[in-house]
Amino acid sequence: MPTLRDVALRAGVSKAAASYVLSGRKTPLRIPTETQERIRAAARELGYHPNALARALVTKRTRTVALVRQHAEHLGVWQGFNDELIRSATQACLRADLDLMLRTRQASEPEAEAASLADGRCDGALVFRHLGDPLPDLLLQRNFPFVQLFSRHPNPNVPWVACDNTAGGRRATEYLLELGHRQILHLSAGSAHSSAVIERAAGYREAMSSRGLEPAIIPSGWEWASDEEWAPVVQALKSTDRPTAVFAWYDGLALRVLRTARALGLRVPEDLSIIGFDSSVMCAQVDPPLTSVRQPVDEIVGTAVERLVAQINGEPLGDLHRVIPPALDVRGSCGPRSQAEPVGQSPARNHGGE
Amino acid sequence: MPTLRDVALRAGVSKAAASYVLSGRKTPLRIPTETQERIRAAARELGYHPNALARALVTKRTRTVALVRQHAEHLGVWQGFNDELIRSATQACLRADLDLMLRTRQASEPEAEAASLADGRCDGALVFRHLGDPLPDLLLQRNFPFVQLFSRHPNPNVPWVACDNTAGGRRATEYLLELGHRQILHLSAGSAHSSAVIERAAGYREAMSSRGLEPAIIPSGWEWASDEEWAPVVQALKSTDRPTAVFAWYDGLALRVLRTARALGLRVPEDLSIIGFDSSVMCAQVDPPLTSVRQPVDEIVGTAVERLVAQINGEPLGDLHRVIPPALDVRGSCGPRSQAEPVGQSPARNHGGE
DNA sequence: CTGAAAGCGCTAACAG
DNA sequence: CTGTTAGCGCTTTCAG
Repeated sequence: MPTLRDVALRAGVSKAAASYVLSGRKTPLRIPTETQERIRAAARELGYHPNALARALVTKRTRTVALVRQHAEHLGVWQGFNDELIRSATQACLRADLDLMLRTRQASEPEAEAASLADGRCDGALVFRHLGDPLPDLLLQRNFPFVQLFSRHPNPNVPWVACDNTAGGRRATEYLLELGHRQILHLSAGSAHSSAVIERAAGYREAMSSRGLEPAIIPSGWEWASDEEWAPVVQALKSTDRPTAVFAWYDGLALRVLRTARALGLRVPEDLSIIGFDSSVMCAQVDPPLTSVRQPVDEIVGTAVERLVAQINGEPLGDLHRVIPPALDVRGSCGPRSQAEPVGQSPARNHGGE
Repeated sequence: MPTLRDVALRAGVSKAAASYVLSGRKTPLRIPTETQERIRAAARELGYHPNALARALVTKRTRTVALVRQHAEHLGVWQGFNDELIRSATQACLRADLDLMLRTRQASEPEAEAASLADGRCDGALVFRHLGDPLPDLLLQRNFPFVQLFSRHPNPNVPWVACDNTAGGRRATEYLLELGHRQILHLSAGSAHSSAVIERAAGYREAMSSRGLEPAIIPSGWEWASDEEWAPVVQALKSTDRPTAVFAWYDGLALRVLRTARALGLRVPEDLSIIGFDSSVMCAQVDPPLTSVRQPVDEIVGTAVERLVAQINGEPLGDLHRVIPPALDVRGSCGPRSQAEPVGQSPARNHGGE
C-alpha cells in the first residue's frame, strides 16, 4: 500500500503539502493549482488511499459510530424489529456519512465494555439496551458521546430518543374501546426489560381506567415461549368470559395470538380483535393483516443519529430527551365487538364479563 | 483517557514493560510477577484501556471485519433474509472474537470503495454483492482478504461460500412433482442479480425436463412490485389452465403469491401449492405456514467467517469454494394435486396443460 | 531481565 | 507560500 510519503516523493513535494491537498480541507495555506494537480496525479497513479487508522489517531475522528445492542438479542428475539433497526440505522448513517459498527465482541464486565467503546475506533454510540443496564451511566462517566434508543432512562443526564409508548398503549386500547370492546386483554413482558414495556402497559391501564374498566394483563409470554409459558394465554382465550380483544406489547406476540386464536377456532377479527405494536413488515404478510401501533423507527433512529453527531461535534444538545409520537396503522385484525354480543348487556350470551 | 505512558509512570516501569504485560502476549521476556502485578494495579486504578487505533497502526490487526452489502438493499429488499444474515454474521463474529462493521458510507466509484475497505480499519470483508459487481475483482487485485457470500463468482480466484442453489431448485420442484403436480410455475427474478437466482431456475428446469415437462417461468416480480409488474402472475393464476403449484425463488415472493391466491379465492394448499426459498422466519408466521427450501445461513456465514479468518492469518485456503447443501422445510403450503384433477389425464377439467 | 529508541502513517504546528 | 518538525499511542527491536 502506497503511503503519503510515496505520493509526496513522486510529486516532488513534502508530506505536508500532499496531506493538505489530499485531505481536502479548507486549506489554511494556498498551494499553486499546478502543484495541487501534480500531487493529485501522483496519488491517482499510485492508487493512494489514506490509512484511516493513522489519520484517526491524530484527528481523533473516525466517522464511525457503534450500535450496541443487548447481547442476549443475538438469539433472534424481536425478529422484525432488529431488521428494521439495522436498516434504519444504516440509512441514517449513510445520510450522515458515517460507518456503522456492530459491537459483537463480548466484554467481560460492563466497565471493560464501556472502556472498549472508547478505544478510539468509534466517535460515538447508539445504545439499545435493557432497562437497568449499567452501560449508559458508565459511558456518561467517561464522557463518551452516545444516545440511547427506544427507551427512557432514569438518569436525566442520559440522552435518549424514544417513542411515546404510553400514548401508544393508550391509543391501541382506545381504538379497541371505540370498536365496542370492553374485555381487552393486554399481553405484556414478564421481565420488563425496557421502559417501552412498562409504558405501553401504563397507557393501556390509563385507557381502561378512564372508562371504569378493569385492566387484565398477562405479564408473561414471549413469542418463542414454551407451550407451558404460553398456557395462561390459551386458557384466557378458552375461558367462557374470554376477552374479545387483545393488545400485545409487540407484534411477535400478536402474531402468536393470531395463530393460537386460529387453532382454537376463533375468527379474527369477528370473534377476536388483535392489535400489536411496532407495525413491523410481518404485519402486512399475515392474514388478516395485523393492525398495529407504529413506532416511527426511521424518525427515532434518524433523530438519534443527528443528535449523536451534534454531541460528537461538541454542540450543546439543549433538551437531552426526545419523544416521538406513535401512529396507528389500521389493517384488518380488529373489528367491532361481535354482533352477537352487542355493547353492554347481551342477554343471550353474557358470560358475566364487562 | 489515560495512556500507556501514564500506567508506566505510575508503576515506575518503562512503556515497553507495561505494554508487554498488558497486551498479554506470549512474552519473549520474563517480567517478575511482582512487577507485573504492580503494572496491572496501576492500569486498573487509572481505568486504562489501550487505544485500539494506535495498537492497530502498528500491529496491522483490528479484529474487525466488514460486511459489505449491495447499496440498493438499504431499501428493505429481502427483508427477512437480511435480518438473518446480520444475526448470523453477528454470532459468527462473536465466536471468532471479531467486531462487525457495516459499510454504509457510499463510495463514488468501485475503485474508491475497494481502496477504502483496505484503509486499515478492517482486517477483511464478507462480501454480499450482486452478480457482476466489480468489487471482488478489485479486492483480489489489492490482495485484501475477503470471502463472497451466497453466490458463486466467475473469477475462480474469488473465494466464496454458497448454498447449492441448483440442488435446492431441483429439490423444490421434485417435491412438487412427487405430490403429483405437473403444471408448476417458477417465479424468478427479472434481472438475475445473483447466481442463486439463475441456479434455482436451472434446478427447476432440470427437474421439469427430466420428467419431460415444459418449464414455465415468469422472470419478473419482486415482492414489492407494482401491481402492473405483478399482473402476469395474477393472470397466470387466473387462467383456465393455471398452474397447480408455484415455486418462488425466494420467500418474499412466495408470500405474495399466497396473498394473491387468497384474493383470487384459491385455497392453499388444496387448490394451489406454494413453495418458497430461504425458509425465513416469516414462513412459520403465516397461514398456512410456508414450505420452503432452507439455505443453511448459519453454516454458510460461519464457514465464510472461518475462512476469512484463515485468510487473514495467512493460512492457505486449499479449496477456494465451498458449497453447502440446502434442506427442505416442509410446512403446510404444499399438498397433493387436487383430487378433482388426478395425476395424468383429467377428462372433466383438462385444460390442455401438462 | 529491563529500558531507551525507532517508527507505524498521518496531521498540524512552526519556522524558512 | 513551502518544507521541516514534532508528535498521536502503541509495539518491538536492540543495546544496556
